[in-house]
Amino acid sequence: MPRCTAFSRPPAVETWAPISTVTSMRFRFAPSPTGVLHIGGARTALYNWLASRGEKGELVLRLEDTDPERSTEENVASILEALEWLELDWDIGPLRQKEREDRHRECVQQMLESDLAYRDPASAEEVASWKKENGNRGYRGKGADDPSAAVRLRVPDEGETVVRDEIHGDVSFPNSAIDDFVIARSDGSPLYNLAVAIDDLDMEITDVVRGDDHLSNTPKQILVMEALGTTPPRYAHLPLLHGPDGKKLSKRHGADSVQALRDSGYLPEAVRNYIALLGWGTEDDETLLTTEDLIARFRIDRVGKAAAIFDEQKLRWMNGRYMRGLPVDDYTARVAAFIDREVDDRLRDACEMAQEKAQTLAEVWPLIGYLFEEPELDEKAWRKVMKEGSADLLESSHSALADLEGFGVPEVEKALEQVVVDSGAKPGAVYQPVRVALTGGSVSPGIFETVSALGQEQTLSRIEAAIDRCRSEQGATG
RNA sequence: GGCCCCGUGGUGUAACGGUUAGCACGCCAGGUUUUCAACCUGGUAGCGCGGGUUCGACUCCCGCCGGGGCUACCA
Repeated sequence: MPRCTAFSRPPAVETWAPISTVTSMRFRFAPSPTGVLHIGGARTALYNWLASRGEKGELVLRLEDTDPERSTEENVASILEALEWLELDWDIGPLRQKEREDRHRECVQQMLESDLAYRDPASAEEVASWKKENGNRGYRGKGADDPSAAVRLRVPDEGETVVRDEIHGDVSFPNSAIDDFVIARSDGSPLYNLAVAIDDLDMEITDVVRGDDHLSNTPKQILVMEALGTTPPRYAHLPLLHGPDGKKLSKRHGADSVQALRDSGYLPEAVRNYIALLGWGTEDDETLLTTEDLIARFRIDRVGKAAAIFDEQKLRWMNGRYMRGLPVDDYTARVAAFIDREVDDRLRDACEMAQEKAQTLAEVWPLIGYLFEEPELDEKAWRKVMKEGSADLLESSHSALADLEGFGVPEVEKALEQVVVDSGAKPGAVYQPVRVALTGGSVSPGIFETVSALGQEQTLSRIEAAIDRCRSEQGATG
């Protein structure tokens, strides 16, 4: 059996570690730049990252860009940006598969010369009809002396190819059902199943961790490796991620890309924690796990087999937990970056006040914006809150607050509580109108904090404006 | 159609040949003499179906049903 002896030579990319230094496990994350990094891809990246850190191994980042039609530089940049935001790094790369085309062509040539592969001009239609006539068996071409024909690998008719999978166990595929698949196009350019096999071999990848959608491709890659006289790495095929409708995650599922998650105000550490739990869980059911915990506890062989549905509600909850656990300065810095504002004491105080309320960075500004600009009135909230006696209660609140010397939370609290006592109204009947008057909406931080933070002057003038509006509305309708 | 994978509450998961099938999100109901998306307490809800194996099956085997992937000179 002829071998592709060139495998023993160090790959021609300087960022690679010398093969002699490979002592432990080497993982790889190999996204195709044919689109942005979506949640499923992010999880695959995370699992590879966790495993490579946990096992004291290495991680290779490789861009599978052998499809010139669909691969773009924009996608490459987007994927890199997504990984950076997720704070996932790698040891080797980013490598580009396209740059290794010579190597791939060289292997094809060798396989051709040793008759492990052959040229076949058959079109897709011809292959289809062949299969139809042959009871759906794997396609076997006759081979032709046509230098411009695509190259197919010779797949044996007998036996089976077994994928040894860390998650699924052994999965076997009858060779007779596998087509003599194309490994190089008519123009000689290498195809995915060939390039992946050669690169995983050359880069001495010990563990291939990727999505379940590749499980059916794996025997083909193993066949390539066997044709080249080498043994395949270990595999682990992750169950796919589905959208809320149970279908494969796609664009229409909303927050599907990493950037969309970022722009929705989620924290990278929360996203990591959340997606780590999609398909994997600990023995003791811990839910909130720091990245250190994840690295220490993640086990690829404990990953489940069933597809999981991405549930944004749980991510929101988890994100809120992380938000509330942040030191105020850190919290403020993240909010500032998110809303594109400078950090200052005012913002810091506002953030501190809002911290226990917001679940995402995007929810912070709506809670504190009234401190920085005239709020926009939420008509619905106004109608819900402003009842018949509201104007009078607002006036009571106004005078109680106007009399105040200090305007700290304790003073405000005491004053407004007195209004409640004196009026005999329910607390909500007193506080909600004030809240709407000040913030425009019915949701804000605690009412005393909300009032105190705005300051006496602004508070009084906004309450006055609200009273005016109440009166005029009553006049108009009554 | 062919090959392959998967199937614990609405969602993510845990455990296990013998448990009242656990945890978390959600949801519902209270509580927080201030809204609420935060917080606290309680509650609701599950082993897809049918056969086996077994003293005993969610757990092992088979069939079915359901979902998914691959089946490109895409990755």
